[in-house]
Amino acid sequence: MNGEMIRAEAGDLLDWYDVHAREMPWRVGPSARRDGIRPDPYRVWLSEVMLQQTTVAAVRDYFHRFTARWPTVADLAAAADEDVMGEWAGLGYYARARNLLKCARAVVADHGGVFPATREGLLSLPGIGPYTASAISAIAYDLPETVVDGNVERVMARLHDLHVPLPTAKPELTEMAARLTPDARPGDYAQAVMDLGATICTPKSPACGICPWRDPCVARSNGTAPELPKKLPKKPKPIRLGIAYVGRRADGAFLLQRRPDKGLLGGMLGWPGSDWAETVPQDTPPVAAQWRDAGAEARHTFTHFHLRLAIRVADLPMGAEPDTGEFLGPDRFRPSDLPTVMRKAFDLARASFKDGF
DNA sequence: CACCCGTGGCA
DNA sequence: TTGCCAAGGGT
Repeated sequence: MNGEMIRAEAGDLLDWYDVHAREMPWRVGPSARRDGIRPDPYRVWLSEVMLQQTTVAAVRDYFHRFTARWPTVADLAAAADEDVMGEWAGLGYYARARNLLKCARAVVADHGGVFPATREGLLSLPGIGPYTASAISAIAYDLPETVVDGNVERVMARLHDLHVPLPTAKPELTEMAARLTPDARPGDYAQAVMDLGATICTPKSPACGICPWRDPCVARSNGTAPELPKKLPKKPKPIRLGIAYVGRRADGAFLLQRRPDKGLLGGMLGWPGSDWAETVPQDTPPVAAQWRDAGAEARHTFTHFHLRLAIRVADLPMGAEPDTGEFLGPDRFRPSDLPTVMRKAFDLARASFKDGF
């Protein structure tokens, strides 16, 4: 046990938050909250799922588009799968979008269209894990639950100068965070720790001089803050190779393929193509045609490998009968429906056509 | 429990 | 250019 008592107090952080809270589309700030305004649980849930491993800057536009198109959880539950996947395209981690729909439909079917107001109830829903269940509990329902995300882990590791590497240190950091969580204003507090981690207690060059917890912070006094939290080394990413076939029919329709729900880019639209492996891919087009190389490869890095994707393009006749995929006209396909790697392939293919497309 | 699962920004 | 990082969850 770390016998040292941390003197950090939630009140000091809340005082800081009252002045420095960031404004966000899904957030009810401390002032409005004091006036009794509570955030819509649907919007809290949607924002928290979008924010999983994703930056605020990347989420903003997606959140606006989703809430404009589907203002309530019932609207979202009634949406077509392909519409939700297309709207999520580019945000990454597509299992989140699949679980988002499952969750919305479960809330409507099993909970009368209202998100459960307990951590346990929330935890039972698809796509809601320990962090998100606590976040919705605290932010939407003002329950005194402890949120532990990357920000909180970093802040706690520094406050206590804990050098045990993640993920080993996770349970201890969770316990530290729980001890600090106040009974009053748990929603504001949860967001305050995350704002602190995002703006002051940043991964590199933290601004310790203006931190509301600079006095009790052990890592600050020891000069170790910038190197915490420690993390286990990561495995190198191998390079995989593949081929994608961008076929355009005479009427302007493209030959596309819906990917299976499980695995990489599950449920998303993509171009027919080879497997992606560390060996040279087999060149097997989805339909016989005059395929030509686009002259440039799409380079893309996924979570655990680098991909170099060769692009083949072809003009296809109206009578073409491909082995795989389906033709989608402009009415059923927008380039923005594609995950980023597929959009890169599309852009390269387009550039390779003299007449553009 | 180890592994799988995206993307864009930034030093 | 490369590596690191961001409000994690599912299996």
